[in-house]
Amino acid sequence: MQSLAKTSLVDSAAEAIRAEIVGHRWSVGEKLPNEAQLSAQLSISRGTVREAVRVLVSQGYLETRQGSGTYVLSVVDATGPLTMARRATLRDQFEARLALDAEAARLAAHRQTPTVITELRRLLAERGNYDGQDKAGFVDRDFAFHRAVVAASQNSVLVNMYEFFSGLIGETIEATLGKDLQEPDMAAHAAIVDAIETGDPEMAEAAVRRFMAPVLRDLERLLGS
Amino acid sequence: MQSLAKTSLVDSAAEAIRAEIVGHRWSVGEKLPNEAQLSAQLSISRGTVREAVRVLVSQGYLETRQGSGTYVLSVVDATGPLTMARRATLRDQFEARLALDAEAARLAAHRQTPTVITELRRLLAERGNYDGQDKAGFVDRDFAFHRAVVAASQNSVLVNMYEFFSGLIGETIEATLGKDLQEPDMAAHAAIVDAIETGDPEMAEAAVRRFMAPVLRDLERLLGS
DNA sequence: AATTACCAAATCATCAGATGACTTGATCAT
DNA sequence: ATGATCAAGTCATCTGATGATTTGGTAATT
Repeated sequence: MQSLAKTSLVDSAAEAIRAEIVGHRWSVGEKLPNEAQLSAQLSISRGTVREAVRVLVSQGYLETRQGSGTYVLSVVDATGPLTMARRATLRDQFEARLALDAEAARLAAHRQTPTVITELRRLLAERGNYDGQDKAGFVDRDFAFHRAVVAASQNSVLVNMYEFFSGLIGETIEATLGKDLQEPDMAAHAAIVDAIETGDPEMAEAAVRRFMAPVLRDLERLLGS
Repeated sequence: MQSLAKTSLVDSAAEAIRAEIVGHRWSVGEKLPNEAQLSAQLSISRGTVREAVRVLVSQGYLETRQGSGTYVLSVVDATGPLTMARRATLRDQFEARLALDAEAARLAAHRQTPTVITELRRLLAERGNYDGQDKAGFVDRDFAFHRAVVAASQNSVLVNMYEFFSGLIGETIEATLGKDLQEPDMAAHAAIVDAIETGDPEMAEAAVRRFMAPVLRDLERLLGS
């Protein structure tokens, strides 16, 4: 049976306002009616209006300025892509993360400095190889290295999205596979740093793709395709 | 001068609770203290607690069940990365979109079919070249083509994120540059389709990067770097 | 003993009213 | 003109109360 989601007043109100925003009732930078007016127009209390507005603020649609009013900040939908990503297949999530990883490696090569290379080598040494115990600690150190590679791109968007997908993939694997994927060894990791150090974007990207290829094959096998 | 962000009580409270969640004070599925208790613990009113919780719900961290309580749903932030992307530089946004575009082209080549190629050629013909009038219509047709290229990857995550970044970049350009970037001509567009048709991921990616190179140069020039 | 119907406590959802803090534009004196 | 002052408008927060829903226990029934 389909359990129909009786949305709360707050959700309805947020959706109503969101629809007006993307429908260009108010253009970017324009001011919305004040809370009392919205409350009257939507026939809900001011507290409920505030919760709805707060949601839209957290999603990047609106901005509130105390003493001034509430303004439209953007009409681009940011909820769709991510709620979609949550429900996407593990394969799609992996491919998306690989896209970020590959581009980050290119940029990292382009913008590499000796300092960064040294730091990457330090993190890699600290990571070590899995010694059969303290799994959580090893995973953390491994992730720290990969995140540092992406951070070397000096692109905050890539970094944030990479972290998001890494977390998402971790949750999805836990929920669907219930076990881990194989992890490339130290040499494969070092190859990425070496490629970045050359300063050649093509080589850096190629190194990342070589790195990920066996993981992807492993994934395909586990998913039975 | 650095304008220090005096965070509101709601933001502080949301951040405090968020920190506890990612710090695993409560595990996934576990129940949080009720609103009255949170209100007391944080020394803020219940209404403020509700707004903070509402934000975390909209970000995918929490779930509220009326009559039951508030529960941890996930420790992965679902909107942080993209709201962060909103405030990022145009350059970073472009690089992120390029990452998606390049990976999508690779996958499109890998999964290409005659039907898809035909459709892409049709959309490209329909797009035509800019005739000096009906700017909005041309932009729409151009976007339809690019979106179709990404859609050919058959990866819903890439498609949704690509659409998000395209919209975001459009807004950012309008807000910062106030004008348009040059648009590659028909031949450059056709080269992408041809490359995808060969079925070679390397060629497809290369075609996209060749396509974007002049746009990126144009962007660097306009940003004065 | 198992099942069902009912009830009461717990909790979130919503409302209403009030006060404080901040912004903004107008006013006024210089 | 310029700067200080002030008042209105608006969001931020608090307090108190009521409604709606879930949940677990209790008792009646089978």
